[in-house]
Amino acid sequence: MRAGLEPAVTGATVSSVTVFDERSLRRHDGPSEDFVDRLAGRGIVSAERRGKFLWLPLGSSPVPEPLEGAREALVVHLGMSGQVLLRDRATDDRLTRIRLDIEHPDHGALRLNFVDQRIFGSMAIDRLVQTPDAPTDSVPTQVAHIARDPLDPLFDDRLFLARLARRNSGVKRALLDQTLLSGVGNIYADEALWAARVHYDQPTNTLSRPRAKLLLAEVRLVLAKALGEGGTSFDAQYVNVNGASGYFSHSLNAYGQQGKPCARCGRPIVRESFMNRGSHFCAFCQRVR
DNA sequence: CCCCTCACCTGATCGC
DNA sequence: TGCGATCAGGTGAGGG
Repeated sequence: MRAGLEPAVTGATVSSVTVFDERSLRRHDGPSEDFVDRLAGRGIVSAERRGKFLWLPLGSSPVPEPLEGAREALVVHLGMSGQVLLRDRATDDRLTRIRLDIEHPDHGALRLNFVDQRIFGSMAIDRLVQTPDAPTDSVPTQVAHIARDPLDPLFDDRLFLARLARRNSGVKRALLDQTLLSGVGNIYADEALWAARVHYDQPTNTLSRPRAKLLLAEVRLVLAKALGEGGTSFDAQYVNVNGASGYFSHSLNAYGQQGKPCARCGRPIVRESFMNRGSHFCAFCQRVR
């Protein structure tokens, strides 16, 4: 999404903003009028991401005197069912909760439709702040507690492994903890655990260092492959900014594969409920040890 | 401080 | 065709 938006929004100006459902502003501190006022007329500087958060740093404001050095950004989180669709000005999408019409110097009049069925996602205007692990760049305040993702050149392997070893919980719970590492959700957690042959409920403090390192390496491989294939699309809901599906669902070895033979040993993949969600794994290859 | 449960929501789909 | 049950890829507040 970030890569798809970047060329279309960088250098563009927000012409108008329409909020169709205020619940999609759950992360915005203020009413929808405030959101609209602070966004309309602003320039978009770039498209940034950390973990599952995307934000578009905003340029000069038409609204009364922007505070000295207090830069802001439009923050986007897709939640479980969000989409950002890049359209022309004539195109509407069903379930659009927020609409941004923008003007780009090269690409002309464009439209960003924020579509979200379950409304777990949201948009917000947030202040950009420096954080300890972002010495040079800044992040929105609501992203400050989110760790870097393992593909980030500044991801700290040693810190991650140390924190993992200190934890007292199941390893999948740790993988899903965005303050430990970001970007891993239910699908990629199951895939990385399968690849590393680790059971989802293996206590983190019993993972040997080599296995922890192997798991981190597998997380990286899964994320890199999924990114390369445009993400994981099971249906029309999971699409990029142009409405196209990703292909990683064809590469899944565990997630959603219950009943099918394990690609390694041929025994059936099973599904168990864990943390109010499905965990998919090979009961033979992935045992608590 | 760490860990865990639960609330937050809608719409698509499936079985009857 | 209609209806109810079920399911879904995340996050963070708050209790223990």
